[in-house]
Amino acid sequence: MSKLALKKAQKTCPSCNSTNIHYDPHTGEMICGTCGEVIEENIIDFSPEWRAFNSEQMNNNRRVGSPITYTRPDIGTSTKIGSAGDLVKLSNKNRQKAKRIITWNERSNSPTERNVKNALRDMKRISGQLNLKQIVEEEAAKIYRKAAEKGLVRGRSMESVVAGAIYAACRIHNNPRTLDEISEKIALDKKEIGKTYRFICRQLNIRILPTSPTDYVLRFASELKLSPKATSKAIEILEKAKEKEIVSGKGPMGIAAAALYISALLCDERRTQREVADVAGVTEVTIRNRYKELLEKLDLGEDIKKIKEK
DNA sequence: AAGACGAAAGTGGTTGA
DNA sequence: TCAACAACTTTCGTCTT
Repeated sequence: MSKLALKKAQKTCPSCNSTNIHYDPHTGEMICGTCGEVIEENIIDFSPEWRAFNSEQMNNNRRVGSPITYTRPDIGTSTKIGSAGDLVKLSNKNRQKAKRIITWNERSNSPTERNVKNALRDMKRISGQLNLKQIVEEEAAKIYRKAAEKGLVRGRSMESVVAGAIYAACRIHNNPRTLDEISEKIALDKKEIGKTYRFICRQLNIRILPTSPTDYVLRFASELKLSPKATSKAIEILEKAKEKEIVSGKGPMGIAAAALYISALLCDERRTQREVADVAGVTEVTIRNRYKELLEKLDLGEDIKKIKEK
């Protein structure tokens, strides 16, 4: 979002009334600089890259073509030979010739290109439904293209590869969506997506760092409508947990969920395990296990007791 | 009656021989 | 390729609020 647009919006934080609001173009989130509350997420950036106020400026500025984009099957660089509508102007003989040329031009696209073309159309739809940022979508498209070129799509459904690419792209940009969220939008099994995701990562040598629980906390906290105080408490808990090395090897979402559950308790904003489990996409049991661990390792047991006695 | 807790059995993935 | 293994889920019974 441009500075101008942000100034126009002039939002105030609903929790602390601060106007100190930042836009993070990387994650597409609007964050309160004072208390850390995520005010809006998945913001779409409408601002143009360049602007013109009259025709002269427009001409002056017209020194570039459309941006290169991986979301177009040809990266947005190929030429097109006229459409059927243009053919009316031609004589009968030339029209037939032109038709043949068009046909051949389209056939010259390799099978891979055709596959990518179809896939990107699907991808566009899904990433729209998931409210993905443009950079993430680009990344996903890039991954798919690579996968297609390596022939990894063969033997797999196109959708699953699309979903896998999207999931990977989200992780790369530290904007993780859960597998559940993706499998909900695309009618595919969660496991299937995970499988293809791992497969393409291995084949393409994409190295993705394990997600950190803190990546999820902000989003989950917002969904649970927790106060900023509780949210930052949860992050604090996670920091401590990291120091004590109880984070590694465990599912990050489970830990994030447990930290949120604890912080909600401590801040007198009790949420049931069920509620937390639902937004985090884990079960209550997992929360209980992580919860127990966190209490033991971080000496929070007494704090919790005190709260419960009240 | 709802929520929290824990035990036991099952699932899918990773790892190491 | 197979068995062992860790993490997580499902299910169910019991206790607490």
